[in-house]
Amino acid sequence: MPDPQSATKRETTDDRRIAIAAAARALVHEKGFEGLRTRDIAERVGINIATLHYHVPTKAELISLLAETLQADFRQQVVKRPRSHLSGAEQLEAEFVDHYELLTEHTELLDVVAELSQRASRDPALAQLLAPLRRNWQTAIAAIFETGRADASLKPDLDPQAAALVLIGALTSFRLSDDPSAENYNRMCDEIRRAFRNPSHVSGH
Amino acid sequence: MPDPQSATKRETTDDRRIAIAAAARALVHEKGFEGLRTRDIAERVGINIATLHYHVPTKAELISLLAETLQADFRQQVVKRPRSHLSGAEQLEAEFVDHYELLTEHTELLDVVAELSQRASRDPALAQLLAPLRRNWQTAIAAIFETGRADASLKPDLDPQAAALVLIGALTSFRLSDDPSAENYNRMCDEIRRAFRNPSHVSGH
Amino acid sequence: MPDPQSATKRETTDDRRIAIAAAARALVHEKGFEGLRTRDIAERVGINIATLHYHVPTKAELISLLAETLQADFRQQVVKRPRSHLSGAEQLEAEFVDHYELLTEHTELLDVVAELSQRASRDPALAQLLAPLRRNWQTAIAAIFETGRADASLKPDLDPQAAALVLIGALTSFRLSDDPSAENYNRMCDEIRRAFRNPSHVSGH
Amino acid sequence: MPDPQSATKRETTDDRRIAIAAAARALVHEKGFEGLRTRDIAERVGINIATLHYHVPTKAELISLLAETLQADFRQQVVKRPRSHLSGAEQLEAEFVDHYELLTEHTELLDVVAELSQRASRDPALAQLLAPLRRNWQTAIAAIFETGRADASLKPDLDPQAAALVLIGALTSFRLSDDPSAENYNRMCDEIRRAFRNPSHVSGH
DNA sequence: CATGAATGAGTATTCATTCAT
DNA sequence: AATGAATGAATACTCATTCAT
Repeated sequence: MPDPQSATKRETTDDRRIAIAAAARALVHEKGFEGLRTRDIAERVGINIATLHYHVPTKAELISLLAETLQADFRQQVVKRPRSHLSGAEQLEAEFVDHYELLTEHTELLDVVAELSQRASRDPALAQLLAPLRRNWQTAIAAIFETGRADASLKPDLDPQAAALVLIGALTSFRLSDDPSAENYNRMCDEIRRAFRNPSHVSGH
Repeated sequence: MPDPQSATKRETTDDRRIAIAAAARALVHEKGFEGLRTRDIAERVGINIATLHYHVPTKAELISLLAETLQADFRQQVVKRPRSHLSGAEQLEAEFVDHYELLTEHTELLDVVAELSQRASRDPALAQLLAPLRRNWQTAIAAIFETGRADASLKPDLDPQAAALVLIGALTSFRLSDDPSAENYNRMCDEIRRAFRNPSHVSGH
Repeated sequence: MPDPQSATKRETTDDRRIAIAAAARALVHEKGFEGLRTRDIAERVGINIATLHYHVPTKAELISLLAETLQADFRQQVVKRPRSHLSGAEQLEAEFVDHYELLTEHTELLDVVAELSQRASRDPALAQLLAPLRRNWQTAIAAIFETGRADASLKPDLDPQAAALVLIGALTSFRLSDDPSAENYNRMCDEIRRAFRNPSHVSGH
Repeated sequence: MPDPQSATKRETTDDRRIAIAAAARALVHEKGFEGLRTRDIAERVGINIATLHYHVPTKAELISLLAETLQADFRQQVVKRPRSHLSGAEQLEAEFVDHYELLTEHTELLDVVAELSQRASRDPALAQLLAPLRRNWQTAIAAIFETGRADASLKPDLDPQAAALVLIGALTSFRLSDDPSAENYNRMCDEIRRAFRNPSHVSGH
């Protein structure tokens, strides 16, 4: 059994890589992609720069690592609760709640995704790493609309893919809006409800 | 009244600043904010770096200049056609067309705005420069929804400010979507029409 | 008498050192002295860098080891055939052949010797290690000229030490010449023959 | 007229490049190619590293510059005195004297050429830069032998190209020999005289 | 013997900015 | 206004060497 004192030193590579990715993410959030410095990451992890490069050889690989851990964290966030038993409208509500949580408690995550997405338009490798993330979300949201259309809780004439584009656009852009207050978030959600809910549907509640 | 001599000179200086801003914008589009180098800007304008610094003393000021010219260009784009005589639904259509033009013919503009917006969350000075740009757009779109509600071409129960958030979100996020094709743009616009148009309204056309 | 257990181990260690020296030599040949990296050596031998340092503690010692194995290989090359029964002229011929073999089949050896010799002028320790190598060769060649003078197969008025300097210079510099082709090598050997052979001597063949 | 005080600062690029090349040459001589550091060069020239890179952007270009200035210095050394009126044997004597001067008073030059030549075998670009240097010397020496053969001051049966190879080899290798004393140099020259002079020629002196 | 992890000192190169002319 | 030259501070990355296991 390793004593906890020495745990600071001689970490396993996997642990180190996780710590490095976390530090990198925090720094991107704080200073943006342009302000990301390997030295700062090393300092935050508490290791020498050479040690950083031992675990993650190049900055490009660091960015890939960052994108990968982001993926993992998002999956963890999104798939945590099974919702197949809920109606489309109910799942839409859950989405509002989940995204609000992301917005308020995981600002870093959203911010870094935005940062990487922006960069992805100029970096094909990054684009490829980020693609599944967006695609998964888009697919999941489209599935909600599909379900809602089938169970009549949402409007029968909606186009799931298109509706997903609108919803995701509204949700992701909200944080950059003029006044991203809780009140405005709720007003926006109301508007989305009016836009997609089936007016002739009677809720079971 | 300034003498014509100095007026010419002043204009030359302004021209330089405009050229510098344009070059900076093009470079931000090409290489991102992180890849923006004063030397590259000077080279593109065809002047010495020292000369660049004569006209725009610091990089921070350069970014401000960039944001300002952006503002000007957007205004030019948005306010060019008076639309007060159109119905809300028609103005919404015009917005779809205008944004598609921006999307396909002024990619640079949208991209640089996105880049600056992202950075604005960490740079209050930039945020302040960028704020009117978003606010103007938000206000203009909200006005459209207001008009549509009044003339019954759009749904009577919509919240103009919230609807504007949704629309702007959908439009600005579209370029980062999985497949930003014209077809998908049209499907998204259709969905937005279904979401906001007044179903009981009979178009005058 | 050492017990066979430790003898095996000792041999293994020596084997490692030999393998390390060989890898180092190959790398000096490929990338020059300036490109010699301990990590590359370790990789080529198939061991960890820490293991390399266990066997050869410092880079300086590695270079010494390299110089020593070079010595051994040269001896093997030069002393392999006894030639005491040959005339001086015949031994000179044998030298031409031997050096050509070195030139074509042991390029690495010659190249690394050159590399080390160059460095020796700045590193007295290395100079001392390399000195016997040159001296041995110089002595051996001088002996040939001495023999040739005695048996009248070579010119009677030559100065063995000086002639050895000329011969060794010509042979070692040839590889850096403009066109080190076989034809030029033969032309050079012809010239050396004309320079040192005794014109009034009648060959026994 | 610029005051000598300020002459330290704001040098013209050409002057700086010359100073940089000279410093680089001295450092290669002192520490070898492997020990050549841009920072050391800058320090010796008395400029900032960034300034060094302003004048000579990369280390590769620095090496090219080094090779070029070497060329220039050699030309200056070799072609300084016209010798067309001398006999081949006399020109050979002049060569002995010239090379001895190089050997004793321009050690740096010879050493750096050796260093670069060694490196040239792995760096084609450098090889190409160095080629004319060797070729010019080879051609000049061959011409001497040609002249000597024609004026009967040297042996009639010598092959100028081959003899040049031998001579150049002997001269260049001498500095690496066991005991590069003046006495040994003279003995070597004597041997070369015996090898190439025409024994039946009666000197005009 | 062997190795994964760690590091101090360094290595070429870059960048915004300044200054003398 | 314009520019060639200069620079402090940095920036990603490297290398021989050490150490705990």
